[in-house]
Amino acid sequence: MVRLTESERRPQLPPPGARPDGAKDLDAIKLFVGQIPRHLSERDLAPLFEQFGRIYELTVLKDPYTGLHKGCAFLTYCARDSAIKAQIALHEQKTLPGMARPIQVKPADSESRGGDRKLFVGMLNKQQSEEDVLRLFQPFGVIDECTVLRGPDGSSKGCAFVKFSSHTEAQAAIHALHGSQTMPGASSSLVVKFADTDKERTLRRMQQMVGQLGILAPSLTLPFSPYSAYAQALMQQQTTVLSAAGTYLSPGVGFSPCHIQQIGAVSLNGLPATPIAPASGLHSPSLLSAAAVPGLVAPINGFSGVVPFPAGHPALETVYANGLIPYPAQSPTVAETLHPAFSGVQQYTAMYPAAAITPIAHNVPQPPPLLQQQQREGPEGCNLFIYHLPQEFGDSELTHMFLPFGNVISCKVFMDRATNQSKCFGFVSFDNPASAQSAIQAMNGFQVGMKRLKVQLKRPKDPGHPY
DNA sequence: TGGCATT
Repeated sequence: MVRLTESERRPQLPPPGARPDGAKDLDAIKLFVGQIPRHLSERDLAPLFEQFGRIYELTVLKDPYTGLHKGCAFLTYCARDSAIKAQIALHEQKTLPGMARPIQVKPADSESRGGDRKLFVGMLNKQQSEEDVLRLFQPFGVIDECTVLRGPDGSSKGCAFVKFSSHTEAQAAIHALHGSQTMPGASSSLVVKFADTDKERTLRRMQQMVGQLGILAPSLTLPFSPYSAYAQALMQQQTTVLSAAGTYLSPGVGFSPCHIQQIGAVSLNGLPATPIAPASGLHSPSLLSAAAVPGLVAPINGFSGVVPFPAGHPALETVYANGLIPYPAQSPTVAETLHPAFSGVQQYTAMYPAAAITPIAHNVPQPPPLLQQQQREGPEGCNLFIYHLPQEFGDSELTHMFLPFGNVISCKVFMDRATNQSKCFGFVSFDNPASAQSAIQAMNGFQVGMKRLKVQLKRPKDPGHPY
């Protein structure tokens, strides 16, 4: 048996939750061992490595089809420290019998980002070939491999892998090229970064699968959450309040679900919702950050399809210009007796038609956060282009603003990659043209701050070149 | 006036 040195001993007082004996360190290093004679099995190799610590796993690599020994192995010690010692003591330090080159003992490729030399290149022009990419990267070192990713039809996906002979060269290329230029026809500047590790790739695939299951479009999948039950009770209550106050909405439009949710927030925590200063308009950071909570989509759902504010409503236009409350017929006394924050709520919702639901998020348990929404194009006539968004608007705010019109399947504020600032336009996709049309009707010309939203159907990607 | 992609 191999005697353990001091450093391999377990700590005398392991921290709570420490690994049980025989398991490996959480930060254990998987080693690649090369230049092994092909007749040596795991059993034969173990003694050589055990002198540096207890082995957790040792696997000789074999060809999956022929089962032939490939002359190398993966080795994981229980202790990270053992791996480091083994590497120092053995790597290139001795040559096993019958081998022409010294043994290799180093972290496996899958282990460290630091050893990476393969780059992912995005935002390429789809016409750019491997040769073009090579030309771009050659100045930074020796390129071992260059592949443009292509779809089944052979067309470029606009991205590529470039493998340099060293990490340093790859790093230099990132430094010099990332964001350095925008290829003709590309929507954003060049992306140059280290390619995903196997683990990252697996994770991404899992996320994509989840996305395709429709879990990311909960606005129609959770129609009877506790939130909507609660909101429905409030709706009845609110109907009374609105009648008493005098509605400012045009007949037939109904009332905004936002108000109901708002008042729900008041009732839940016993505190008034925070009114915003008249001049602050859409630039209140607290509102914006609060609206970014992703779980908010669920409660709105029972109300989708309700038009919050008719475009061009004269009362509203007055409000947005001067910051006043938009319903001259209202009796503040009535509203504030029933709900102390009511007037503030009205103003808030006027500026944030859909995002106004936000405060409830702080008062009720949250559904689990949603994974990042994937960008999907809706059917013909369902995709909107929205211009003149406030600078502070992100995907979340845009989503909330358009949720009342239907099932939002995708929402994106376009960002400048270099500055990470919004370009003040974005896209919203619905799952049906009627929702898109009602959103245009209600939101085109909708005034936010000093600007009016431009809401129209997105231009078709390409009118088509038949020949 | 996107679709931002990972062999």
